[in-house]
Amino acid sequence: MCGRYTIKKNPSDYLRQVFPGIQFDPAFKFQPNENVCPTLEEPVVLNANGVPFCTLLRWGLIPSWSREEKPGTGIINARSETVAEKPSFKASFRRKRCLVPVDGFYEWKKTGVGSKKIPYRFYRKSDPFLLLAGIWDEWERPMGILRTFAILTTAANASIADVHDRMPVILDKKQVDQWLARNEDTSQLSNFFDPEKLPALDREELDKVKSAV
DNA sequence: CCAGACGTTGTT
DNA sequence: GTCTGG
DNA sequence: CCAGACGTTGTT
DNA sequence: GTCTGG
Repeated sequence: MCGRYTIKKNPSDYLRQVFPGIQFDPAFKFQPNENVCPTLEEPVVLNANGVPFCTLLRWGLIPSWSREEKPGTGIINARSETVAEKPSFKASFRRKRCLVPVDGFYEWKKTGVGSKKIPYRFYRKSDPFLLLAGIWDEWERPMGILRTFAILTTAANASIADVHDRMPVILDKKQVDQWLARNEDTSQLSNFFDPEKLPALDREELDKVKSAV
């Protein structure tokens, strides 16, 4: 799965290469973080009137129809296998897809010794960032609109399966335009979710994940 | 038809 | 063990 | 997702 | 909003 990640480097230049014409939210401020956790506001790229748009959204999806009170942390992951059908995700999957730039994500391997878990950081040496597939939504509060996102997951591929059985969906640069397209015909998108077509990842084993900034 | 739930993970 | 906050 | 807290009474 | 159970 994907419940923690890193964004140590500013993704702006990378995003400008991948998305010529990308616009940045004037409110966008990059905060490096080696331990991004749910509820933080983090950079995503979404489609704003046909233009790739980088802005900050809160991690933990709160669907637009959520009732008042206690949406809590929201939903941090959505299974790619069922995202097109689940009532909670269907509308966002059709109309509000996004990309989450990260430079690593964490998975914890259970050791069987007590409840000890060893953290691993996965990343790709050949590319400074990974672009994760996400969906977002907006929830109208009394005090303004809260925009949130969730990261899609799929089965682990061979490069991480010994650590954990799920991983985030990582999109190739050739796929990201189609992912962001304002196209409600999502029938082709499930081709992006095949774990064995996702990149092989490099890893580092850690003693501890540095606490959130 | 309306009312009520709507998720993932991991763990049991 | 289980919940909450980040 | 993990890390950290988790409670009451009475007395100072 | 949209699906499921009754």
